[in-house]
Amino acid sequence: MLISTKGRYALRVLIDMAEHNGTGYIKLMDIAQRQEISEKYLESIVKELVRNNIVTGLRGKGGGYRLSKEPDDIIVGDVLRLMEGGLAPVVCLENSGKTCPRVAECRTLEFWRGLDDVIRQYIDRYTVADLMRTEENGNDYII
Amino acid sequence: MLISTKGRYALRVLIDMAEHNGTGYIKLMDIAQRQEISEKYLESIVKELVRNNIVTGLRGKGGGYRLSKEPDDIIVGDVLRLMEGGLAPVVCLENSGKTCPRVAECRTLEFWRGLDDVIRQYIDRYTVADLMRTEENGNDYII
DNA sequence: TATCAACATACCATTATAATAGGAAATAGG
DNA sequence: CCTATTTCCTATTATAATGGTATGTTGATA
Repeated sequence: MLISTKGRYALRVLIDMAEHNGTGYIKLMDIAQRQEISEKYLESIVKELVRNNIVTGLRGKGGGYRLSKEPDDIIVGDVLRLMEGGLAPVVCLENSGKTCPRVAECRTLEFWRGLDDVIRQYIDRYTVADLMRTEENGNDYII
Repeated sequence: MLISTKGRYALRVLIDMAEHNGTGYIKLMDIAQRQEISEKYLESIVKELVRNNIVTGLRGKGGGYRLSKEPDDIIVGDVLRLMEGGLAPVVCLENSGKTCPRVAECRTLEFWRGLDDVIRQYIDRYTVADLMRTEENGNDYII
């Protein structure tokens, strides 16, 4: 399993917010109930989204969260990289500043780079608005 | 980082075996030294490759390992799925027999399926023979 | 000013990762 | 047949990540 609950839940929260993107702020408790995810756990996820200005929070009565941008301006790849702390398929491609000592003789790096490209291209093609629309397709197959 | 050392090391071992695919069997100690990986750790990886008939072992003096098939018959995707225990991007796509209760209302499943496809298509396009050839390209860039 | 909800911090149980250690079994060369 | 060699097999372990839970503080507003 390549993507953890953090990335998956974050997307679900953003879609939920986009769908209830009406007047004011949305309480996290409401999202938690609709999505059937622990509110406390969602807090730690939303905190990350707030810090990166994908979502805006307002405390106090009538407070809650709302999207900081339009759904079609939120790129899925950005959200996933943020929540997962990068999505490089191998350590060698995490730009940690240090070069792998075996890079000259490495026979697999090229392959990993290609995989990284393929993943990046796919996840950066989708926005939160795109995910909302998948509903229409009626994806009620058995997994 | 999506792929662990098990998957990465397994590929390096297979490439190493393919490159030294001469007369007889190759000692794991030799591979370990060339690849600068602990021999004991490699054992646990190669054991998995033996069990799945990708590699054949022979014990005793003059023993070692060799590929069970030709390098271009070993698909990288098969090796990775084996070593990583599946490569589904999310739990929902691991065919564990049970259906997600939220499948009907899930807005992200379609997206994850697409990601799974893209990854699968890429890694199943490569064989160990392909990886050997990347040497010629001279991939001496800085990461 | 009471209430509500975000924000902050700390803690915790379980699992995965990346090994290491020690010995048993088999094979081939002498 | 014996012995060195090398795979094979079964633990054990340290560290980190995952997936939470608990408690309390701050700030907005009705």
